[in-house]
Amino acid sequence: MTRLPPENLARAVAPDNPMAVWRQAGFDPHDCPVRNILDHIAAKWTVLILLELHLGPQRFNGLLRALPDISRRMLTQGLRDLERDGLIDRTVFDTRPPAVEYRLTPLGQSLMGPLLALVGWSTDHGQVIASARARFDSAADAA
Amino acid sequence: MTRLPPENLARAVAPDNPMAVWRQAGFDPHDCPVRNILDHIAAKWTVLILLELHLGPQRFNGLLRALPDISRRMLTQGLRDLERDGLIDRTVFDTRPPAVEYRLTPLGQSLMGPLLALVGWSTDHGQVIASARARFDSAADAA
DNA sequence: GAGTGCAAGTCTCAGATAGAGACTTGATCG
DNA sequence: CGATCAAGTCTCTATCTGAGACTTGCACTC
Repeated sequence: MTRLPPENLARAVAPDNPMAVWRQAGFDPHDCPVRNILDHIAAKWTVLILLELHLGPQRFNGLLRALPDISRRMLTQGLRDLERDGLIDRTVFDTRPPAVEYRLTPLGQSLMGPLLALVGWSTDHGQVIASARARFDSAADAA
Repeated sequence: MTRLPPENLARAVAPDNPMAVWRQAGFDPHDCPVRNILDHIAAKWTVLILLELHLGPQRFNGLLRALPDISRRMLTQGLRDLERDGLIDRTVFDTRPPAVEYRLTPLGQSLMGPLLALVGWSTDHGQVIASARARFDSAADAA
């Protein structure tokens, strides 16, 4: 609780902020590029799938074993989404029983740079965030 | 459908891949750092909230106007999550009626680098992804 | 002093989504 | 004949999301 009135919340003109650019460009909220693309990339399981495939090509059951608490249904769906977006390739081998291999496409590879940077940030700041959470939760309990 | 049997799916030893590091460190799937932290950062609305706050401090109803199709409920929840993680600050001014201002903390600021890189990647490759999707969907229709 | 407005939420309910795990398919093994 | 394996699909329930009505406390108008 502060007494300063919140006058003049000046919006910075941040030339590197996509939000500012989109707004100038007309910004149709139903075609928001972040939501359209990042919603897939950053969905619950896709980051893990991409990290695992970054280690090398992998098969369906291999991914299932590598990502211990993903369900088959969610793995299938995540793989389909990534394939649809052109980030991974799906190859069927006609062995018996058939095997299916997933691997990153060049487009998928090109995503790994930014994605690993973000994952790196989150592991770098994991402790700080954990203690922020603990502080917030104990303040909430006190209230 | 290919005829090469998928033998020896050698897992690359990628020293920069967090997955490999975690696995060596014991990797408790229920304490997965990516999911714990990225699930919040990369949740449906938080990226948009962070981008908007990167333009400058903003109040509740201001965010509601800025992010046209977010609901009050989801905005409240997203802001709470970000506050709990220490990425944004919430300040109440005792004007009448009271005003509440949200702004990035230094920790939140430090996230913007990697996050903007990822958003940049997604806008850079938006066209490629859109056409990959169109190709995938028309192939599915054909089948 | 009754009515209206405002900021920043909370509440409720319906519909969408995620997860657990049983089932499918076709060929090969005991 | 029955079991097994890979790569899914199907079903059913539990959880989550979104729309939007409602709340609270004060100030301002009539």
